[in-house]
Amino acid sequence: MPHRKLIARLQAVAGLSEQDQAKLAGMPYKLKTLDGGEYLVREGDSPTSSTVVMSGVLSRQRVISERNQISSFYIAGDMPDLHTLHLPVMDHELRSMGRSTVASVSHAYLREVMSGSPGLTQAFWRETLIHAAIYREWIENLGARPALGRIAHLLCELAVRLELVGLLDNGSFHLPFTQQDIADACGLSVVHVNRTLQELRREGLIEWRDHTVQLLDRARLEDAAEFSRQYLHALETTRSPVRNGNAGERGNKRGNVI
Amino acid sequence: MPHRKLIARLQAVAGLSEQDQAKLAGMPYKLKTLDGGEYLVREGDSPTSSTVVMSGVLSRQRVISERNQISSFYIAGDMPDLHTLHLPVMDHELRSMGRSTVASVSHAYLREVMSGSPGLTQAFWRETLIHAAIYREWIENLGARPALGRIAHLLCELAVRLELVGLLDNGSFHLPFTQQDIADACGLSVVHVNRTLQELRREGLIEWRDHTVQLLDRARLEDAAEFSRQYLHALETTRSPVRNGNAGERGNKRGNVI
DNA sequence: CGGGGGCTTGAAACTGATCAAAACGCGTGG
DNA sequence: CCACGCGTTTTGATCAGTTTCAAGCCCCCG
Repeated sequence: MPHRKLIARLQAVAGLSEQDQAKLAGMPYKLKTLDGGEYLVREGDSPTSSTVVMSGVLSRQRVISERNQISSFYIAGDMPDLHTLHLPVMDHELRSMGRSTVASVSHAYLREVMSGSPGLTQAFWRETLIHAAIYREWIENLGARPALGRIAHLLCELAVRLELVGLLDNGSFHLPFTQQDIADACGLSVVHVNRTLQELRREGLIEWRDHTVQLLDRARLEDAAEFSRQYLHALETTRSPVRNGNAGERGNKRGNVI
Repeated sequence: MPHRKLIARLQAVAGLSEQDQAKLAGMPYKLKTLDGGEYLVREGDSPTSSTVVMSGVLSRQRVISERNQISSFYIAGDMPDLHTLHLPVMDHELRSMGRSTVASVSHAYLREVMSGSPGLTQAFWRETLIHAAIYREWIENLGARPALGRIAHLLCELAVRLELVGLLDNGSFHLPFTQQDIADACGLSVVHVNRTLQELRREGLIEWRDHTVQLLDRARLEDAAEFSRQYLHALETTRSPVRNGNAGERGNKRGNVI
């Protein structure tokens, strides 16, 4: 079931007819495994296929003013370079955070399934619109929020997106990031990210150990982030009604917690 | 010729058949004039039509952490709420910067012209992809560039976009912004914007008087901004080969220069 | 002529950056 | 099994860019 997550994602986001689901399920693809840090696409490439993330996380990034700015993360079910279908040249790099697997699907085939189905075209278009909404949210994040809010917002967003594809486990999720990655995404220095994470832990909002994030008090974290999930435009909310992943207090064990 | 700029823009961005151009030209619309500061759409609205900017500038904005963050500007030919076609609820406000005029076109009609023409669907989709590319660029701008680079980049972007619809006049263009607007767009304080603009002037990069910006040395400005027009994905470049709008030195007259 | 919005300036305060170094964890090879 | 090395996290100290506060000015508009 290679495209299961993609179908689930488009389903959650736009609704799909059974026919369309079948078309997607039947798309020919090539699997690829990426190691941590490996590049899938480099700036300037003109790919002839688009890729679907199957597992793991990819980042879109580019160096600006000798800083490595990450402008987006892509998780299972996302298509980080869907737009190369219409805008052929990549102006960023796609890098794998930790190990990940992706499927590549040729533009030709994508065009074919879409030409036969307005519903699919709309679904893909809608998908790009949602990612545009995410970009806008990042603009607001970087432009207006202080460090703690920025990081909190990023975590809230990732939690919801992972939840939508079934990768949130009772408020905790796997996140193969280093603190440097957070810094690159949030426009902060590593040092400051480190201290801000400590504050998030001290406040009892999160725990973060062995590349696993635990949201201890999701409601308070979302408050700190001024987060509203609305911009992610999920059709149906699969979020469990209980907001606290694990409210059990554990004090602040120290150690390398990321 | 109400949709002239829109057609020009889509033409520049995706190419259009004569048929498609005719369809666009025939779209029924309602004209509206907006005064400076007036809101076209408020957060939470669910419009049943999309709007085309005819003249002036609109901003998309929202308050975050009691800051008013602008996430995008829209100029003649742009459709700031095209996405309400697929994502019905607006999560931002659209505000007119200075006086502007817009045409609103019903979703129903847009759907109709698109259903009959894959080319038009692609053109509109491509348009949303370009705006997504602009959002990404803003993320990088806010996340990675220092104040001077941020403002310079914003000016470079606006110059190219205005140029594409014929509103750049020998390196100068009309910009109905206050310094507060720049601050809101760039995630800076007004005070700092003021000082940074002074520096841009001192460096002989721009002049800014009476709501008119003059790029004195476009090449150096683009360097300072690390600007590359590629992300705007214009099919044909209409940029004149001469890079300096007006290199005439005038010293630094002071006064209210914005 | 008065008021207000926008621009400008100065001084002080702060958030976050930079520099530097130490500690930790982990994989590798001896 | 230990030693080494490297990447990552942590901590401390200093520095810089930017914000905030406060006030003054200019110009337009009523």
